[in-house]
Amino acid sequence: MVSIPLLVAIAGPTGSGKSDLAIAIAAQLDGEIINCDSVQMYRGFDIGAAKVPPSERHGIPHHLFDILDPAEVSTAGDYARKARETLREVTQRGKLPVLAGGTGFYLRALIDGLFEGPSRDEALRQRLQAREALRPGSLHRILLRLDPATAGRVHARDVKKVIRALEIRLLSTQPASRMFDSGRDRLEGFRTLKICLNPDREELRERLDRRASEIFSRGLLDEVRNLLAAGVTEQAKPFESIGYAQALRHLRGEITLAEAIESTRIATRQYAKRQRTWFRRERDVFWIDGFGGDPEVQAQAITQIKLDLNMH
RNA sequence: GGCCAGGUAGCUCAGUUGGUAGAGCGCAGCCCUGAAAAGGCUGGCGUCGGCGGUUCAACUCCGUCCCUGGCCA
Repeated sequence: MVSIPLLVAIAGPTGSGKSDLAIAIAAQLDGEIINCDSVQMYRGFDIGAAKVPPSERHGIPHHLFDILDPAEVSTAGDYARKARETLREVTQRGKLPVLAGGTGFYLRALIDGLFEGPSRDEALRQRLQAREALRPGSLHRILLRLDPATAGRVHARDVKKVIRALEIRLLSTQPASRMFDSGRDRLEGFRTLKICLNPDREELRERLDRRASEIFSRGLLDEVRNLLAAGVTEQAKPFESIGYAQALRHLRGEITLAEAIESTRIATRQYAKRQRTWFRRERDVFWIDGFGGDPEVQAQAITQIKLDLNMH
């Protein structure tokens, strides 16, 4: 009997040690790491994205890092397709795929899938955006007419979600609500073990505060200057992310360095909080209290994975 | 020591002619089906610096004390 390959996914808030845990697991169980972090996919965004430098990867293959040009915009669907392809390659090599990253939406898109629907349409979005700018709330009123069910679920001020709902309705001539009901394209051919780290709240906060100042002292500003000098525009998607947005504002002279660091701390904390809210809802999760760098935690995770491997 | 300006939610501050108070941020909880490190929703009784007084009623008026900042000695 052929066993179904296992996919291990490491989740948890930023700074909880997902990368450390993933490396420990891959090292012991002959695995390869697949990134599941939206910012770490971008080339050149290293310090602020808290990427593990190649020298600390213990020779373990790392996939889906540095695969996007800063000017590119990638979607959850794009990610899921690439990750699934990588997954199969890793498995065919006889290695254990270990997914690591804090982008919960990407993880869901990969495992649970998205509905089969139209992808992002830049031109349409710009037109809708312009209309909303002229008359705030107008998009939601249109959605109310075209797709009342979805309009009821999306707040009028959540323009990004309203635009997406309209995009689906306009491009597919079907309301999003109906598309949602038609089901998701789930990941097939794999068993999954989701491990989520649950670090102590106070301890995590302290570490995140420290990390925020460290990324600046380790050269975040130089990294940003180099990116700009290399032709990356300030509008590039990854510049919206935590640390980079603040560094940019400081370089523009809008805020002091101290303000940039403080703002980065706050944004990081809020991000970690949203991640916890997201993962709390995730189903079939094996929770581990603590940080991924802790040998105790690593032992627990590895025991659990072995248990799963032996059962199948 | 004198003069001036302040002491109101964790922080920064609003508070009409006296009727026991609000915004922003933080923080907490939450949502999420192709921009997700994004975007959005919900949550504010706090000795209105202390003590006296006037008044039916004072954060709002009067007195006094304490604290902070500035200016003058």
